[in-house]
Parts: sequence; structure tokens; C-alpha cells
Amino acid sequence: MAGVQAPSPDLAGEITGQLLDIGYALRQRLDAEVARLGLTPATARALSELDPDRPSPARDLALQLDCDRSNVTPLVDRLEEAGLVERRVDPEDRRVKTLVVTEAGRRMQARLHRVLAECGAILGDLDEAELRVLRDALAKVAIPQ
Amino acid sequence: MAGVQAPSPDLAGEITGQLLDIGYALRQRLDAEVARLGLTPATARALSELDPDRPSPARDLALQLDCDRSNVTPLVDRLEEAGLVERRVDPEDRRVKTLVVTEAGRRMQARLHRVLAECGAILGDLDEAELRVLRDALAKVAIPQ
DNA sequence: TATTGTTATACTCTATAACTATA
DNA sequence: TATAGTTATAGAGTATAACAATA
Repeated sequence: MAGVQAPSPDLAGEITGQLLDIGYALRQRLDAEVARLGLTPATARALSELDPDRPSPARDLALQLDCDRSNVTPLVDRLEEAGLVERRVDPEDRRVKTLVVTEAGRRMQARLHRVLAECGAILGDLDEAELRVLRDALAKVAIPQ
Repeated sequence: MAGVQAPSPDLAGEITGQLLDIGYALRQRLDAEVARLGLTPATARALSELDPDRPSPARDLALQLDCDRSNVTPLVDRLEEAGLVERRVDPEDRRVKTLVVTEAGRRMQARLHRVLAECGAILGDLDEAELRVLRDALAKVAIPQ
């Protein structure tokens, strides 16, 4: 629209809009798949954050999810009801409850990972080279913590 | 990690993860800015969808937001309370309520648009050429409706 | 009968504050 | 007193079902 060589001041805004739209669409699709696995978006995200090989306190999960500790309680409640996670009192500090991913939890994590890759189908119109360009460009986007 | 020339089967999944993370971070930042303008994320999105030059039925807004009509009612309630939108009964079909963006609504839309561009600051590490590459790659991503 | 907008209701997500049990 | 987890509560967002007014 503006001059061809002019540095388009709105380019960043345009890309921001694209990223928001795509992120939204991706989220929609992912949430639908996750629901078919019997999980809500938030519980799926919580389970994805847990390292099956390194049980950690609920407090750490709150940090990873960037939310209040009080929110973690109902999330872990549901994961525990579903048999995907176990709460264990830490013998060294009985205030702490360690979150352990069960075998069923590991299998669900694998399923979630697969779903994520499948949702990448919206990238279907890009060939291998274009995908690499896109990945490298996205890697340069500074994500504020 | 795999062979250099091998078509990485996980590339799409990796990019999907990047897009989700960036989309989430963008959303967080945007929501915070929007809150400073006195709007919730959903009302801001609703206002952004409205064309100030083409008043349309509430039903159309539900379609644009891809949500149920019943959700539109409280959103428009708040936009109307804030003086940003007006409901007008359509004389040609008295069932329909047309949503009109007020002058204050137009100014808020402009502010929202500016906020979107400012959130593009997370793209700061990319130069003009890289931004163009990114934009063109994102344009090829097929957004499912 | 069908459609527009609304109301009623429910569930999820997230935030703050107060509580308990440990330390 | 400080911290980990919980409970209570509230607001926002979104879904379904039922309703009134209108077509």
C-alpha cells in the first residue's frame, strides 16, 4: 500500500495479528482434540508441564503455569481422579506434596504430544524449506516471560 | 538431531509449539494492555470485530466470534454500558438489533489497533527483510474456519 | 414454524483472601 | 513468622436449553 521500499511501520502489527489469529485457531483445534481425550485445556496443559522422570512439588507447577497455587489444587484433583497423577507427601518436608506422573499419565502425555504434532497439519501448505524458514524466524521472536 | 537432509517429521509439531507459545505470550500482553483501557479480552475482541461503517445484527457478531448468540448479549451489555456501542431495533425486522459503534467506540477501536501494533514489539529482533519472510510464511498457514 | 435476542443455568478458568499444617 | 497446600468466593468466558417477540 505504501511505497515499495519504505519501511512499513505496520508490518509488525500485521504479523502480530496473524500470530494471534493462528494461535487462536491452533488453540481451538487443540482444545477439541484434548476434550476427546477426556481432558480440559487447563488440565492437559498442566499434565504436559509435568516431567514424568522428575516428580516436583505442586508449587513448581504453579510457577510453570504462571498461576496462583490455589488454581493448581482443582487441576491436580482432576488429574488424580483420572489416575494420571498422584500426590505424595514429601517425607522431608511434610508441607510439600510431590506430583508423580503415573503410567497412565505417561501414556496420556505421549498422546498429547501426538495431538500437538497432528495439529501441525494446518501447516500443510508449506514445504520443507518453507517450514525451516518459518521455524527459524519464529525462533527469533522474543517471548517475554 | 536427526540426519541433516532427512525430512524432519517433527518439524510441524515443533512449529506448532512455537506458534502456541508465541500466541499465548502475545495474548497475555495484549490482555494486560486491554485491561488498562477498561475492557475485558472478550469485549475488546467483540469491539474489534465490529465495522464502524457498517452496523450489523448481533447475530453476525456471534458468527464472527464463532460463539453462541447467548454469549453476545452480556458482551454487548458491557460495551453499551461503556458507551462504545448502541443497540438499535431494525425497523425492517423488529426481531433484529443492529449494533452501532459510537464515536467513543471508534476512538477505542483506534486505541486497540495501536495496542496491537505495540505488542508487535516482541518482533523487535527481526529486521525488515526477516519480517517480510515471516509474514509471507504465516500467510501460507491454512487457518481452519 | 423458524428466527432474533434474551434469560436461566452450569462448568471451566483464574484471581484474592483466609485457613491448616507444617517448618 | 513464613511457607505449602487447601478452601471459599468471585468474576469472566462459553455452552445448552427454554422463552418472548416477531416473521
